[in-house]
Amino acid sequence: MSETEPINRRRRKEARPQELLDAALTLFVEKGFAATRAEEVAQKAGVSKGTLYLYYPSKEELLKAVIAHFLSSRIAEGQALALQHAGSATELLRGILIDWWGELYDNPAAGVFKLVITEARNFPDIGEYYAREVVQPAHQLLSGLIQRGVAAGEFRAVDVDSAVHSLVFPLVMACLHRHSLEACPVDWRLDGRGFIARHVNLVLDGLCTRAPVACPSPTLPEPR
Amino acid sequence: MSETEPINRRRRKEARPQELLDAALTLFVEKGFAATRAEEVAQKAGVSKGTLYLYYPSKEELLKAVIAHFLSSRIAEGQALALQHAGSATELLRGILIDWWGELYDNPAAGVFKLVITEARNFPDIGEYYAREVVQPAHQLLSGLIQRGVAAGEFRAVDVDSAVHSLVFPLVMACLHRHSLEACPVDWRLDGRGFIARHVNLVLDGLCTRAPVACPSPTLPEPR
Amino acid sequence: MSETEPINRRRRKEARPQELLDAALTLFVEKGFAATRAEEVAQKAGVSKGTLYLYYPSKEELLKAVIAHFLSSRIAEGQALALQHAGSATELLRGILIDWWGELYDNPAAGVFKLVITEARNFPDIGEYYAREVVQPAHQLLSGLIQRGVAAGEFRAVDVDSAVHSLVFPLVMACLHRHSLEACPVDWRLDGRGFIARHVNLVLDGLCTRAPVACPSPTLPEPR
Amino acid sequence: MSETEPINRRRRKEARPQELLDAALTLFVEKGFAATRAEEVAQKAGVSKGTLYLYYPSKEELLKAVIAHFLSSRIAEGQALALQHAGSATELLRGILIDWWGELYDNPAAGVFKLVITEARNFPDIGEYYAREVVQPAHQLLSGLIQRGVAAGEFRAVDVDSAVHSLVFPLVMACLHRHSLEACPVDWRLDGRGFIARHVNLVLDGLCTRAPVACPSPTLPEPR
DNA sequence: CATGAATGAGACTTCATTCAT
DNA sequence: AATGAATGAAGTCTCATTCAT
Repeated sequence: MSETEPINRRRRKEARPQELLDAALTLFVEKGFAATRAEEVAQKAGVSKGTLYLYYPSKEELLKAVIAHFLSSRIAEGQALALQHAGSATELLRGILIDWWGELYDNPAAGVFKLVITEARNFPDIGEYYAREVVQPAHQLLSGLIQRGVAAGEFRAVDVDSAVHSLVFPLVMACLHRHSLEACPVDWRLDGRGFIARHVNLVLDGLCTRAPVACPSPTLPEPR
Repeated sequence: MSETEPINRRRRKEARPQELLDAALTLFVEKGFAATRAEEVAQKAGVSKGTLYLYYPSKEELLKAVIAHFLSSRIAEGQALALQHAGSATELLRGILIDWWGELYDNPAAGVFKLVITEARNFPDIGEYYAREVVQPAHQLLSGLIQRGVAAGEFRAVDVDSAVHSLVFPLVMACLHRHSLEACPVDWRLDGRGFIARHVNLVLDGLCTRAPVACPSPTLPEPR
Repeated sequence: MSETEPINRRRRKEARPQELLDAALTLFVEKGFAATRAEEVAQKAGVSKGTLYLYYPSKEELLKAVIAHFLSSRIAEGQALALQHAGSATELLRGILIDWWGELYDNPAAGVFKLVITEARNFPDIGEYYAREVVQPAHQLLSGLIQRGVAAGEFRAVDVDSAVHSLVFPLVMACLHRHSLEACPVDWRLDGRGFIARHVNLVLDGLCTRAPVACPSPTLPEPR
Repeated sequence: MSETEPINRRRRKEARPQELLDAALTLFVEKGFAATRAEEVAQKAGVSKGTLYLYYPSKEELLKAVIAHFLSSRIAEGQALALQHAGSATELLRGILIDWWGELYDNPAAGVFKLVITEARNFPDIGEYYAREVVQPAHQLLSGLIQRGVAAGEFRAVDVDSAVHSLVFPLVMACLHRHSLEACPVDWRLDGRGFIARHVNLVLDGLCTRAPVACPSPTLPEPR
């Protein structure tokens, strides 16, 4: 009996949450949470208003689910990527940052940053989740690598926390821009992935103990 | 009538627009534009709902006025500061960025960045204004200085646009953070002005042709 | 197929309408018709939402079925009871009222009074049915008995209709209370069956031609 | 300044709560709380939907206000009436019950009984308020009078609580009927005030120690 | 027969905006 | 100029009912 259950309907049912999350992410990032109507999300996901509420009990819970889903799925990838890289601290950092952020930049999931920044004050749960599950682990990973580089004599003895922010903030900003100004009819564009690579290299140069002559940027792996 | 009009009332009347803009900035940054009620703005400015509409014809116009006001007042200062600084390209950049952004970081006006990023897609006017009046002039100023530094042999021949973003994006992010995550009960804090100085120095080190030994950070002007 | 059909299932199938009516009665009385969801009724009856609509075409029809079912099943009993009682008009009235109402008071069916009173104006069918099938026959029965008592000299020449109401209204009220106030956390309780007996006796005393000394309440059948 | 405030608008503002309560009482009694739309209440009161919410924060609060208002205004009158009556316990009871209930019966406020009975289980606050503010004081007043009558030898030694209910329940039922069945196109009518008087007299006869001959109903004050 | 996913009309409530005072 | 009562469009959410399986 149970195996004869409606296969079509069941498949749709299982796909619904993902479809709704995708639609919600896009719209929340595009228009903001408050300015997005629940019905728009439903429509974009190809269902009716009522169906949305079958899966998420309120618009606010949908927002939380969007953030949790898209952040957590990315964190996992990031951790995995960090493990498979090898080499000096410099090369590890370069690899992880350019690969992971480069990929994220082109992914709709990059929009969550805008959402988190916008809604963290309205929904403290979100800020807390983001700080605990994203900021803290990522910061630990990167500051660990920098410290390792300092210990190995690759890097100067800089303020580690600041260095992490110098590395990461522009990457977040690139994602924010992609989903804000760049969507406007503005004659100003950002070559995101190119910028990511150049930025990481520039900051790593700044951290480097040796004169840049010794590690000249032309020999560095050029972005894409 | 007019000669008996109390001086206090007239003064208040003249101050109204500024008070309304201040209140609106704070609330729009805090809760987002859509989630802020017109009456809240009026209340925070100490007037009634009706009075708000005496000065601004709609909530959207108020938003535009907030953005135009707080951005334009800052741009003027920035330009002036740029002129009064002197020295090498490196020192000019260091001075302008650390002074101007350091001050902005502590000012409520820093919140406009959050507003622009959030609302640019909903109100294209805003994105256009920001790109034209803020991004473009600022980018021109900074890229000019970097090009001058490259020409003078102070800097390596880097991608100038990328370098500008590497310098500026983290400063914007610091402002965004101040008005988003940092307002949450999160155990994670950012020493904003300290970070700004350290970041500028780090990136300038990366741009520098000489080995950092020659321009060791201990001798650099330490933030505050 | 059909010969393998489990006896349990068929039995359940046949019992469905009754189970649905029971569930509906309870919930409609408890929360009101409008505030009860169709799914709640189904759940309480142990079936799915869809099944409810297999038996009753709409929530309103379910309401009508509830009222018709629980009223009609009681009326039949009442008529039967009236026939099997014997004695003077006084004793007939006493017996019928105390026995029939006493039993009804303890039965969930007593809740229909609340339903009828609440919903009669929304669904005139209900009021009409109740007036025709319940009020009118019952009134006729009781007023007949009182008239007989008056003719026999047992009762004074009172207004017969009023006397019927004086006898019956408190019994209805007792049922209403049981399903409204008494379900609240209120420190005030009603000994329903005791009250019913005492009330009937008190009113019959009032109807009586003889001084109550001659028919002193101590010798009357005490409730419970 | 303050005395020049809009007199018309203020007057309307002050009258609004009462107008809304009147409209709400009528509709809640007529259709039930759940089946009445907030907009209907507003319309009946001659205002818009939004205005209703200016005075009552939710439909539920409006319900509570309706019940509290119409009950409390009646209780005060009842207490006052009780004090100004004089005479034997019998005459006091007769006077209070016939006068107060007779008046209430013809007043829209009588509808609250229906509301309380219907909604007490959904909103326990209501049941509690009613039990505390209405049932308890009224019961105390009446049982005190009956006890006084028993002590004076006017009444037989009956169960006082039951006697109170026998007296009062039919009066409540009359009010319930007026707002339920009687509003239906049913050929059955109740002469409310007449019934109230006859009922009170009948029950007082039942309580009386003397033969009804001594207090024959023809000499009793006839209703109306 | 039975299920429960899906629908969409409709209810409550909010809030930008207007306007009489 | 200033107020704040009033409005009604619009948004969130519920739930009676349908229908594919």
